[in-house]
Amino acid sequence: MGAVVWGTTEPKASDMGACGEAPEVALGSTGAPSGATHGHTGDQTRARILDVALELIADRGFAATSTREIAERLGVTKAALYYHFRTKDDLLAAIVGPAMSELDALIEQAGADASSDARDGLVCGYVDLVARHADLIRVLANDPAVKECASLHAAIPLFQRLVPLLAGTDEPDTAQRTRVRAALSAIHGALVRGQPADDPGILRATALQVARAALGLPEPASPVAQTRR
Amino acid sequence: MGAVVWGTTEPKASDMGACGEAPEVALGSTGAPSGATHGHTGDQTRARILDVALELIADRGFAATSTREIAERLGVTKAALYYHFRTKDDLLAAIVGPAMSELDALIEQAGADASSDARDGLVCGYVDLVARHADLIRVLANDPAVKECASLHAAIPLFQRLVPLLAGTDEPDTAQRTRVRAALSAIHGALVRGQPADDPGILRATALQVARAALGLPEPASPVAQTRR
DNA sequence: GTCTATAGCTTGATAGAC
DNA sequence: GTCTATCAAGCTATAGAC
Repeated sequence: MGAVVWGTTEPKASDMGACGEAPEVALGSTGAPSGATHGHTGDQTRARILDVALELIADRGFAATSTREIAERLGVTKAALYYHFRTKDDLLAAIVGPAMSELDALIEQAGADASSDARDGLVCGYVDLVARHADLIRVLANDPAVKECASLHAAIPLFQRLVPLLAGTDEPDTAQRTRVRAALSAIHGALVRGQPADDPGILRATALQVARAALGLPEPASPVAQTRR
Repeated sequence: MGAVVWGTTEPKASDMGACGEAPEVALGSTGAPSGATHGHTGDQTRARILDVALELIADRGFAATSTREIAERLGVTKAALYYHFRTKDDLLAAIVGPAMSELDALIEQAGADASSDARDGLVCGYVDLVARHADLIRVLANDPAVKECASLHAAIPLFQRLVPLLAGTDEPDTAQRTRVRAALSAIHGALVRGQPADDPGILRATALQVARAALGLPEPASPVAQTRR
């Protein structure tokens, strides 16, 4: 399995199809079929939608967040949303896409190397990923409405692939699988910022520490400062 | 602050297979609402509703579970539901009530004792509580729709009271609070059964082990068998 | 690209017969 | 205690003007 496309998401989008397999419909007879006349306004709007939608969904949950609410907060109409995304599910898929691509790459990179160092690298990478996408990962991992979303059923196997890699064995037993689940949950829980101005560095360091302990990975004796104890 | 009444909850009926946990604590009054003519048929129905509703809500989330769905699964009509519960929020409060009472009692019992033994006792108690109410706690802790539910805003302070008690200090700093959040999340994550027939004992032991490690509590050198490692 | 307007459906909740 | 029938309000999604 090579590179997987999660939605059409990438940092600098050059085309605007919300859905990967959607036929490209010529929207305006005067311009190029692939985009806006000036080439960037549409993408900016799209990015704003993703931004606001994530904020709301992370706060209220996917099912409890209506498209009306999202549009209202943006100062546009629902119809504008539906120009950029075919369905509400597609919107969620686009929000989640970039982080899923990263996770995919992380797992791919870890390969099947079960050495302690490789496992530690995977844990570090995962902590880093979750730290940068805290809201998003919390939605993915906790919101039950997500697993009902058809555009996202590909995300669940990804998390499952994480289990044997972190356990360090191809067929982990109950205790090993449980330890992995506990470690992942601990990472998620640690990185949901409690107080508004908690130092993110401390959050990350603590998450890593607890996850390593859960997985039985030794603390590396590194020159960098440890956060006490 | 003494015993708190959480909703109009009473212990649910003794049979039933769907949830499979034995609720045992008698919390308060005879649960008969204003007009039960025979005194027990209504309670049975009520218990069935709570049971089925929890199952559905745990699976789909609160916001995504409609009263129609609950009623349909029960073979009754929505109106029957609304005879037993004034609103959908009240239904959730009744579902969650017993476990909240238990948590309340657990915290009360732990008092302000910051000794290592007291903290360990609290962790053990919490693991036990979550193990017996896994579905429920997951909804409470993870479903964003819950914190929007007016009947339940009293539950959030409860979890917050847990933090200083587990941290072992009245004013925990960022790292200490983070460790507590990680430990609680780890417990929740460990106790959500992955495979249908995972040994619950292993799940509980692993949850306890990881939580202790996260909180810096020593493993007690007890005669009871440890689960490997 | 964004709008207005609206179709078509589901929701939570109520009234009143039995 | 449970039903049928019904409500207003909200929802996702679409059509078509500008």
